[in-house]
Amino acid sequence: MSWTDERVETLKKMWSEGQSASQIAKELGGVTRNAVIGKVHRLGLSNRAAATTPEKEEPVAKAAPPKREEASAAPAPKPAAPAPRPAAAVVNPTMAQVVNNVTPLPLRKSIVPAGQPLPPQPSANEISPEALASVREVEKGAKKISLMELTERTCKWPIGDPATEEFWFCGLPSTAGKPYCEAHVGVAFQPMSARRDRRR
DNA sequence: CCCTGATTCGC
DNA sequence: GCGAATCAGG
Repeated sequence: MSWTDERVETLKKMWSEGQSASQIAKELGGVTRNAVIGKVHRLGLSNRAAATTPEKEEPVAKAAPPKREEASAAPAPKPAAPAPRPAAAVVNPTMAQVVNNVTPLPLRKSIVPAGQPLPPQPSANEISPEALASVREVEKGAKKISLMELTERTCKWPIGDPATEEFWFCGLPSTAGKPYCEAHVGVAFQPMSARRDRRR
């Protein structure tokens, strides 16, 4: 494989979108993440624009070596919830399921007429504000991966409405053995007691 | 161990 | 220019 204009285009696009080198390599195919990183450097586009997080701009001209941030950083809410069960089967629970019970319920798929998208997230008012907040935050930085891209170690939390185009999976690194990333594990696995107390 | 990007250096 | 090997780190 060689770096055709088209492939370079894809590389630039994905890199600026904050995609990781390995993801880009996967997308392109025929190259390793090393190749991607190497190319990125050769192209001189090392510093990612940080499109959504211009929090701290360093006006530094030189001196300090630019210290890049690891793209992934789940806030880890830690709602003090010992995972009740690692959930052997990898089933994507709906938010409703999550709210109702920790253990997977029979998946009840509501048939949604495509067209008018429903609110991206069903009512999640019974989840702790902290957890919910961090979830929202994480989802903003979600990798937005497709079903095909799910691996054993990517968060399988569904985001959006499956009946529309607005649907993808979180895709952030999942916690060891669990199907979700830190933040999503936080809302997915809650102790019964915690939920009961919050019930309105 | 999983992952991330950075750098080196033979090709 | 390319990218595997390696390094440094979360």
